[in-house]
Amino acid sequence: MGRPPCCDKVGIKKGPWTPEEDIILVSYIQEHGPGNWRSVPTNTGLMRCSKSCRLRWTNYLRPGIKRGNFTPHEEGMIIHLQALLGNRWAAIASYLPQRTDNDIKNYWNTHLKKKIKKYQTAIDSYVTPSDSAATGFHQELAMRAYSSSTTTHSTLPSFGHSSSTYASSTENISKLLEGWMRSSSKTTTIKPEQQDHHQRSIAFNTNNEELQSLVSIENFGCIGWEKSSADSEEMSKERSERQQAPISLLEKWLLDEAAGQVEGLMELSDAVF
DNA sequence: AATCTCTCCAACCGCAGTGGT
DNA sequence: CACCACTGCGGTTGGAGAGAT
Repeated sequence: MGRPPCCDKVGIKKGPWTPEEDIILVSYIQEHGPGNWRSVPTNTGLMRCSKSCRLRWTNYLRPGIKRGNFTPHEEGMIIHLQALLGNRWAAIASYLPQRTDNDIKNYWNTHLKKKIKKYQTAIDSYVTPSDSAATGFHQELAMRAYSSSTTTHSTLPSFGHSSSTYASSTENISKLLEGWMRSSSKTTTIKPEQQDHHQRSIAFNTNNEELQSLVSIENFGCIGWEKSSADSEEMSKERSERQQAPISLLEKWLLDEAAGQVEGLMELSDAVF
């Protein structure tokens, strides 16, 4: 890789995006559609590299993105899928179409990794080596994470998002602007992460309905095959095939093998945290 | 009140993969 | 086949804010 990074060019701005830049980017994409990122800075006058524009769009401005407040259901899915797939965030994100890979990755690194670590510590202190069931799960998680990180890509879906949904970009932008206005007026409320944590604690402590939904076919096998920007014919075909046969062998395995394990993990996480 | 430390997340970086010529 | 341009992905970092001292 001999050539210099695109963002090293003189005049290329770095750092947080301003609402004004967001509006420019969103209006441009509404008009021309996502893609051809190379031409975006040139045509919009944004002092950002193409890569930065693409990332800003896919991780923040894209319609249909849900931010913050991971539900216990989503949390369980992430734990589950990470154990299965390893750190393949894009693949994991394809099962949570409202979340971006970056968001999931951040959430894993900042919240879930710690929980898993605590859980493992708890297992180590509570469980003797002869307790084959729990120890087996522990080892299985680690083994799967390891093996998946060393294997090639599986047949998981990887869709972009629909170009027909640009209209809701304005919602995103208005939310964004609202947030920006709020943050500048410095009102004091519960932090989103605190609220999230609080809500999760309540959810964990009340019932296991979310866990049941986690392992149900409706909520796991067939969720949102919607994340499609380029949405090529092949992808559409693949998607329609999946809609006809929503559960792949991999997913079946996931459900059969790990449903009980995730439930166990979530129960333990309730006990530990 | 001031300073330090920690946490979180948006954004960046580098590499890999893919398609076009 | 080789090269180049472009995109996608995962790891990492830096700054802002919150909490602790």
